[in-house]
Amino acid sequence: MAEQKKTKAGRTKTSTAPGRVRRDPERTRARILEAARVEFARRGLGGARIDQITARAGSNKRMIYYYFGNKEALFLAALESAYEAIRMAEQSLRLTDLEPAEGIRRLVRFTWDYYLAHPEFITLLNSENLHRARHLKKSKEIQALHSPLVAMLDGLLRRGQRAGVFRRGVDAVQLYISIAALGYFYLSNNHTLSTIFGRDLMRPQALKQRLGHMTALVLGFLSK
Amino acid sequence: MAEQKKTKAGRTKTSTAPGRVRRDPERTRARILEAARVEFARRGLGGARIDQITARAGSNKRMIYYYFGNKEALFLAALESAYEAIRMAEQSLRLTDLEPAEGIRRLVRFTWDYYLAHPEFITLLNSENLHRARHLKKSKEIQALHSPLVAMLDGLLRRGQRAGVFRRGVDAVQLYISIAALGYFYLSNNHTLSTIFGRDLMRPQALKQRLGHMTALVLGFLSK
DNA sequence: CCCATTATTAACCAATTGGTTACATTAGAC
DNA sequence: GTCTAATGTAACCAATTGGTTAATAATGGG
Repeated sequence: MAEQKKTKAGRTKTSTAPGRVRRDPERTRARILEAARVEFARRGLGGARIDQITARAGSNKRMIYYYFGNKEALFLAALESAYEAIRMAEQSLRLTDLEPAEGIRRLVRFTWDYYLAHPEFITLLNSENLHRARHLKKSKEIQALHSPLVAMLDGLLRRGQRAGVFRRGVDAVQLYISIAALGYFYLSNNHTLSTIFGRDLMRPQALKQRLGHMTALVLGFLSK
Repeated sequence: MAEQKKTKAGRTKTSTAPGRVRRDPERTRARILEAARVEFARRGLGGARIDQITARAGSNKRMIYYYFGNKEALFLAALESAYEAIRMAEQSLRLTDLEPAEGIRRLVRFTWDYYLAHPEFITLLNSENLHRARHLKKSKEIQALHSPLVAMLDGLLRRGQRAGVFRRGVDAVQLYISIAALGYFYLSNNHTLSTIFGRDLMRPQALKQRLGHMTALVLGFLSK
């Protein structure tokens, strides 16, 4: 990946002559990143266009190469920022004070709600998996991408087992993947599934039923 | 979509002068379709290249437009052929003679095995969902794309309920989506998940554990 | 055997694309 | 106030791309 030039830390803004853009490297970079996230999520890495990103960011194409190096580095930055967003949201989840079954409900609900509110995260992830995670593998912040949900889930499972309300021998990572799978697949594939089943999987009633089913499935499995 | 020219039905092959390609429209079309399926699965619709498909098919670019019209029509044809393949495989599944729990195991196993053996189906579907199924919506054979597994599953659920070994009130479509989700998501996202968890989700042992977990989850939910 | 149609080959085209170059302006350090 | 570095603008470029045109050879019906 091309070396990225860095801005001076903590630069303050000052006046700018009329009719000229005030310089704001952090804002320029953030706008490019946001525009990139939208475009890559909408059209995938192969279909996304640098000029489209530029237009949406209200910037100049040169700035993309100045801040990010190339298209694929931009894609990785967009992906990392999407991961940071979900990890930040996960940090706010509090499950330790809940009884185990309620904690599971809350975790299933949180995961579902997040994917519902962030369809761009789903398509970005699909894009990255199409490319066999070759960008993510180069990321310098993989450690930061770990989900705190696995540890939370592990805690819930242990407390449930001790209380005698959950079955034993459940692997938290496996269950975490399953909880993600149930919501992710439904939303990710909703277009083809809706077309084939001839009904809109995104109708409010259908979404409500889906959440109920997912919760019942997971809790039904866990409960002794 | 551009109107597609059609070959005459049932044309027989005859001799061809040396140094010249014998005509074989069905074989040409089939090779292009297979090459398209590989290329679209590997690089997505936006990243796939017509010249790459041509080279892989051992044909001529003109032939792609002759048989399919344009790139997106070719993509739809590739997608339909992938659907036909899985539907054909599903037809061979026989569950009516099995007791309900064994039938569920068989169905979970079949779905998982199919996705394992056909990763191209997963990435093709992801591609089509990225484009909001706009190609599939134009397909003239959507009815044929319906899965027989839903009806099979419904039959299993009913027999299990009557025998008193399955819980009541389970929607076959919801459960079918969940069974697909558990395997599909794991395989579709295995690249990013492996990178983040720092372990290979595709190791034989991991795959075996995954199948065991999925079966336990579904049966654990169904069993009274 | 002739001829019209079909299937195929080879070359071509305009538009698009990711990325680069050259330059101008802003901004802060000294 | 000067000078250098950083940020930003505008124009440009070679390569690639999906799709088209023109022509040729194969094929089967009459």
